[in-house]
Amino acid sequence: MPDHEDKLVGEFPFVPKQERAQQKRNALIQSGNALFNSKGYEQTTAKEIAAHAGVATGTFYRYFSDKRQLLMSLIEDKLENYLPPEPSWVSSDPEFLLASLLEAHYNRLNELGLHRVLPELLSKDSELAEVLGTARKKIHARIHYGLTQASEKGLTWTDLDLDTVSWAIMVLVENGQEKERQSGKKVDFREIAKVICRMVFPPAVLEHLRNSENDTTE
Amino acid sequence: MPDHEDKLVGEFPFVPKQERAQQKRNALIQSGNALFNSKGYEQTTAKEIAAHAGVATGTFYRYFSDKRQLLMSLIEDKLENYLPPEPSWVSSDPEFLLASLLEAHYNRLNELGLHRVLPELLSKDSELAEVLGTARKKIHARIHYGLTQASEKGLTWTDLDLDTVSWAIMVLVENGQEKERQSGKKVDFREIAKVICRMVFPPAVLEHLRNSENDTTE
Amino acid sequence: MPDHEDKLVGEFPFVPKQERAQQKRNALIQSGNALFNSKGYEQTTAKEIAAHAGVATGTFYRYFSDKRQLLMSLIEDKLENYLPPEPSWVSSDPEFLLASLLEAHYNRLNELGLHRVLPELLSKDSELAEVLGTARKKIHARIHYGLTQASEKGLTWTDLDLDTVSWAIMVLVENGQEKERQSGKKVDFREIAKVICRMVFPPAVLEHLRNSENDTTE
Amino acid sequence: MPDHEDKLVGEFPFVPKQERAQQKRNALIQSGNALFNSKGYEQTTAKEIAAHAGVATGTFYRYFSDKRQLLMSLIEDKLENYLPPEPSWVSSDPEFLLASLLEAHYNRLNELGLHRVLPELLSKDSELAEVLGTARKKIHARIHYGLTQASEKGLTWTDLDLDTVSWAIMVLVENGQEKERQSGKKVDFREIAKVICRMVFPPAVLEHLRNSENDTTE
DNA sequence: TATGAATGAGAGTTCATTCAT
DNA sequence: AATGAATGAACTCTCATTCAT
Repeated sequence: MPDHEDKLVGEFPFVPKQERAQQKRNALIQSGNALFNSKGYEQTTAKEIAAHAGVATGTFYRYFSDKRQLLMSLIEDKLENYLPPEPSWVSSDPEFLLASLLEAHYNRLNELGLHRVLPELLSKDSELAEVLGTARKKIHARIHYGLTQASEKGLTWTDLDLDTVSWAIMVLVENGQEKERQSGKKVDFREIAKVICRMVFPPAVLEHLRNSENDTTE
Repeated sequence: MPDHEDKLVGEFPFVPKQERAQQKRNALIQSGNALFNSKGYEQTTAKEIAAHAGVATGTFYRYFSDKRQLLMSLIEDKLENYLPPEPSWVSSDPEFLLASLLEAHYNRLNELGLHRVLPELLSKDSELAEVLGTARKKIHARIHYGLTQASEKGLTWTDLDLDTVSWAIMVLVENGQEKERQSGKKVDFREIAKVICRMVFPPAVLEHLRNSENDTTE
Repeated sequence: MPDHEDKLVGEFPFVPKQERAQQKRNALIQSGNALFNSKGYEQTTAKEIAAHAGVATGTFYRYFSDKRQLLMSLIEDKLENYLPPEPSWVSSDPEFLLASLLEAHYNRLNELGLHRVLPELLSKDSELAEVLGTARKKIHARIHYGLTQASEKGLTWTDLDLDTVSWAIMVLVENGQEKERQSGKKVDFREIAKVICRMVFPPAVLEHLRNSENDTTE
Repeated sequence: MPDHEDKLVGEFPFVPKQERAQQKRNALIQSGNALFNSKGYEQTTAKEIAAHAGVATGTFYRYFSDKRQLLMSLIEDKLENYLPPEPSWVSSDPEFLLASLLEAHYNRLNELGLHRVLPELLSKDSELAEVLGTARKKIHARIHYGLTQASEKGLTWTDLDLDTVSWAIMVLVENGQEKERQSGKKVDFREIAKVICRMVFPPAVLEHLRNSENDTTE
């Protein structure tokens, strides 16, 4: 992360403009993220973001057409974080596996921390809603895919509505934060995982999977 | 609480101050509710609320010190709506019972519709957070109580963490709205109920309960 | 000043309406006076005045067209307080006489206490300015008259500009309050009187007057 | 304080931020001064001040947290104007000397013209009251000092209360404005000076001073 | 007449965005 | 490109005054 400016002969804006620009842009995005998370979107001013990023107010508008656009960029930049890892159900204790997957995903969401920012915006900003909806659909799809795999292997309840279950899993993870904030207690992923496993797998299968614990997981 | 105004003769300007004032106050609360729901809390101005309620801006401030206080009143006024009915698990198909309970509760929440209003506020307004936290704790307690009943009758999984399950149920219901808005699809309470029942009851118990389907529900 | 309405057959609102009205009007004026003095004119609201007087807001406007008019009434009602007593210079120690006159006048002004209310208003309200200007002119005239008497008896400096001296006396008394408020010290009328006497009377005359102290003072 | 912008070559945007900002700030202070004087403090809005200064409303708030703070700045900026010059009594006609000193001081106060602004504020704004009280104390102290000099040289009445006389002088000058505004007549400083001289100097001393009129004045 | 709820213009203030430097 | 001062629309809230009861 050094500045690359300590050249020999010097010269002026040696570092390609692009790069410096990217740096500023990133700084702004980071600052936006930090401030939106800590104070909320409406409560954060463009000036603050600029100041936090160490640039002038006007510079903000060189990189983003407005505050909203910064938020969009923020979301898009970090979108991949929304994607949970794909589980492979076979070959390990599914509860344990799930618990760690959930925790990992939960932590990424937490870091991103847009929960408290988004709900209010979604209703007035349909483009944003769409961007975010897309992200959630991707998550949903990935969970759904994992379940399908399990289902095709005959591991799940036969009458399982994969859609509903995927959604339930997604919702439970997303809301862990809220639980944590409000109750003070840490989220117990082991328990959540247990509960989810019972939604998905019949007891016999669970038993079987747990016993065929052969190799590594992560 | 009848209107007392439908007099035959008389026509005294009856119940004048109190009642009219209540009407205005209610109109404002309703308008606040409607606008907060459709535009979000931050995006709604006191002026708009007043206009929507058909009163002048200043009138708003006769009844509420500010927008925030109206929101608080709104929540307190409707708090009981947050409380789900208490289920009695025995003596009917638990899935069916649960599905209808969930739907009823969901509809009340929906009507209240504060979901999109609250998240942004909770982090900056600790008093509000507390009010709402209390409400949620009550919901949680009621669900928890229903589960305890079932548990004590030996109906549930023996290793069930009632706390986690209560929370999961609460979260799933609360988030139905979001699902509906984003996916367009109606929430399928039957499926959710099925999933929850599997979290709570071992298959054998479920089977048994379903077969002992004799009489009344509530 | 009886109201002439106390008819024989009379009836309920036994106390003649006029009188009740006068009472309210007076109550409002008193309240206005008290509040203007303690909070300033702009900082006092019509509602407060009404509340303080124990009547409804609307009632205020039955008696006064607006807040300003109440102030005018207030001033006119109490205008005579502005008039200082007329001194008779001969026949007593003039310093002592003056000191007591000044103190008496000062106390009346003090009680009226409009100092802090008026200056700001004078510039925007020419009618009020006129009302008050008139009052001050009367005071000035009375002081001037007292001095003329003295002058005609050959007691004063021969080259005395009575106008200037009258004004100076008026100003010094009026500003005593301010001095008191700001310095904390009580105004020493004896000293002021001494100073004024020197403005007005040559030392020889003063000496003479002081010695011819024959009869009563106050 | 020349503008530095009239460069021959160069044309660097010289002294850009500081100076322009100072200009705006000054413009606002001037406008505040002008408007407070002509309309009174309460009657002047921040918006008006900004408009009068030719800037936008928001700009006002860049330089001053609010109207009150502008007033404070105004007072502090001009505080030295409150200080009257120190007289040296000996060696010239004291009446003449005093008249010109009074007039000079009067004119400065007049220019500052806060008289009509302050009284209403002093009672509710103790910080402001203090700022202004300090200023008045300085004036008082300076007059007092001048008198002490004279007193120590044995020029004054021996029983003179310097404190009271200083205050009287201060008050008379400060109130000249009011007199002028209300009576329409110009203040006659010659007469006031005469009156004050009689408060301070015994006739014999006055006579003597007037005759020893030899050389320089101040 | 008396009441006090209702009104709405307008004051004070903020902040997203523009623009001269 | 970068800066940060300037802009002004829009928001919150107050209060003199009106008006239905």
